[in-house]
Amino acid sequence: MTRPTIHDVAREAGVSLSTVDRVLNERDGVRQNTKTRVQEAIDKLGFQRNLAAANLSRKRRYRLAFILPDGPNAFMRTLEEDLCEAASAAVRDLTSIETIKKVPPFDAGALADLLRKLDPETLDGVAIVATDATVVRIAVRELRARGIAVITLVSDLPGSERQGFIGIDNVQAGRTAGSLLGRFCRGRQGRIAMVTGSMLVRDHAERRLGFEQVLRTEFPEQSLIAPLEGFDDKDRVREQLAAKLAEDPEVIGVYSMGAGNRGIAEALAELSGERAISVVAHELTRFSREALLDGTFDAVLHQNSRREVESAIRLLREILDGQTDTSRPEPIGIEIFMRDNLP
Amino acid sequence: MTRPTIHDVAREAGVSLSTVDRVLNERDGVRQNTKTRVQEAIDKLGFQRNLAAANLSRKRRYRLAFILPDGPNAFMRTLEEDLCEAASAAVRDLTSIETIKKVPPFDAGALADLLRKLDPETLDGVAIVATDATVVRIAVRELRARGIAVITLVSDLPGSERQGFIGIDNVQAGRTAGSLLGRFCRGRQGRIAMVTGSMLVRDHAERRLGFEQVLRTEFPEQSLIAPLEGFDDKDRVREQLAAKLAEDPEVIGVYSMGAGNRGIAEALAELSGERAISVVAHELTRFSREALLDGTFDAVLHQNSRREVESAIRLLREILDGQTDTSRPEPIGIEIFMRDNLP
DNA sequence: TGGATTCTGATAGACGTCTATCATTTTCAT
DNA sequence: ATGAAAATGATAGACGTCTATCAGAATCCA
Repeated sequence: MTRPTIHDVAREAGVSLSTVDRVLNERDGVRQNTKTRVQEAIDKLGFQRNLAAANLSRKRRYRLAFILPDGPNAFMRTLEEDLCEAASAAVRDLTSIETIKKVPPFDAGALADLLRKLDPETLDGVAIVATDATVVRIAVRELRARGIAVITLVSDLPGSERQGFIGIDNVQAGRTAGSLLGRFCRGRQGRIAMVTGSMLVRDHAERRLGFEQVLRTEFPEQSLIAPLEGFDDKDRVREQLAAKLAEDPEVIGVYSMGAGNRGIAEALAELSGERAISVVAHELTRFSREALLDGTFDAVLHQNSRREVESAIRLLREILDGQTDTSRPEPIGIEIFMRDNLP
Repeated sequence: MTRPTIHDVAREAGVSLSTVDRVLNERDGVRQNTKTRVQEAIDKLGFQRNLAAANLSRKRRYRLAFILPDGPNAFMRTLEEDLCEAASAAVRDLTSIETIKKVPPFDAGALADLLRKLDPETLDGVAIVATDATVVRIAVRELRARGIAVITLVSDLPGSERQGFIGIDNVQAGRTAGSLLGRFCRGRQGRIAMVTGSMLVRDHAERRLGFEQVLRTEFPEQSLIAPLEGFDDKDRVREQLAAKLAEDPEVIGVYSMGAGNRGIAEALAELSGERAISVVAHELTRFSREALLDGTFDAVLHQNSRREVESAIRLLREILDGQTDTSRPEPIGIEIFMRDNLP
């Protein structure tokens, strides 16, 4: 009933410990024939290497770095906090986590420069919030060549050599927002406003796409207004939305797909009480939470940054352990929050 | 930069390895004075015991058992599958998991009997889907006295000596359902039907409570029909709901708080196309998923059984490791699924 | 002050795996 | 068949902690 060790494998295969070890750790100098025998013994016994013992022996450390954009973006700052917390918990798993946030948002060149400076002597793996550009793809390839594991976080870099992505599907998020807002506005007919950070940002563009898909096909009675670009700045968001609402009395719904939720809430608060506007926004922050509680917002779509951080750490460790294994991690889902299921 | 070991602690405190060990493992025969010195050294160095090494040395195994109700309940069977999967993944963490499902649902006596038979020689910790009764509370106390760790899963046992609970807040779930369905039905006025398994089940009673709270206060224009009891049986659910819908043309919304989603879907499918009924149900299963996809259901509230299983395992291990530590695990949230954020 | 009692130290071996080194055996080309 | 090269075996020590045992020191009580 006791679990098999490399000794058992050696005996079963009729070889020495050294040979088993060479096979397990993919060192060369073992004939194919022998390899196969060892592998068969492993399968037969159901041997699973005791990772704890292995790590202990080889003094393994997991030295990870997370690269986040700098700046006031509330979501990124929350993610940073979660990261910090996860870092202190990770200590007991021999994992050290460094947070690097020297990169201005959306500055592909700066990101690529930073990546080029990472040193495999002091770092085993890195998670980056990617900016979608070719320089970054090349920098990722170089990192991999130097032996550093790379995954993307929140914002993916498709077509690069990153070994994984942790984040949500933004088209899906937009579709979900559409389903919700469409239903919330049913029975009334009018116009729906969208507020984005900037259409240059890939995430927002994807959300808009999904949102429009659903509204056009399932709720054709509503008409869409061209998106307001608030550049994630609460004051600009407030001004633009307030102006739009004043000018157009038929707006019955608002979809806010970027940051600047405070501006949305303020613009709506200025309205007279009898005008009922349904609102769906993104990311649960202090402000959007408040807006849900006082009824200004109806629903908030959220990506759980804490879970993203944990998944990213786990994924990096698994890559570094060389686990090819099947148990795909649970994907990060799009969470819907309303007043009564707030965490 | 290398992390401190018990050797460093011993040197720092000016005592021997043995003494440090005695302090760390709370063996007696150490004067208070010495204990304090060691503790200070630990704090000063920021020593954290290498759990992997410790477990290796003491041949620690985590032998866990999960006790689930027997029977066809789809949610429980999913939970069982998740458990099975988690069990095979847990092997590499020296954790063995046994699933016990010999207990008829809602049979407190049978559950208590089973608990009494658990042997601390072969078991370190147990997670139970509790039935709320005094016999069970007493059995839990006895288990604890025998040195077995106990937590509750999905269904709690407040006031017992269980060391933790993993599950959702059902009043909150009901309130969330109310917020959603109220909004979905806005602009129309009519009646809302509730379908429960049985009002004798605590979970359902709590959900109903939360649901009615929200509808009464926030959507007073809708009136509520007394709940239909379908006993989680799809045929009874279908019949009852179909009858109600035929009899009352003003039903515009349905809240299904128990199992038997297939029956709900079938009853609605029989209706003529022009009658628009909004539906919110519980637990994502094959059937509720289908119903979301074809538009029969608008939203499904869900508790993530996979996450519950993982949290339960983690919690049990932490209890067994004697971690007093602060990092409260992320609570299991109430997830909202609509067609477009299905996993 | 003595002896009993309680603390503390020293040491050795274990847990399962890794790494390194050196010795031995097998294989291969010539 | 010979020597070189490749494959395999044997062994020892390490990783950080635990457990057990015995010896030695400090403390206590009478």
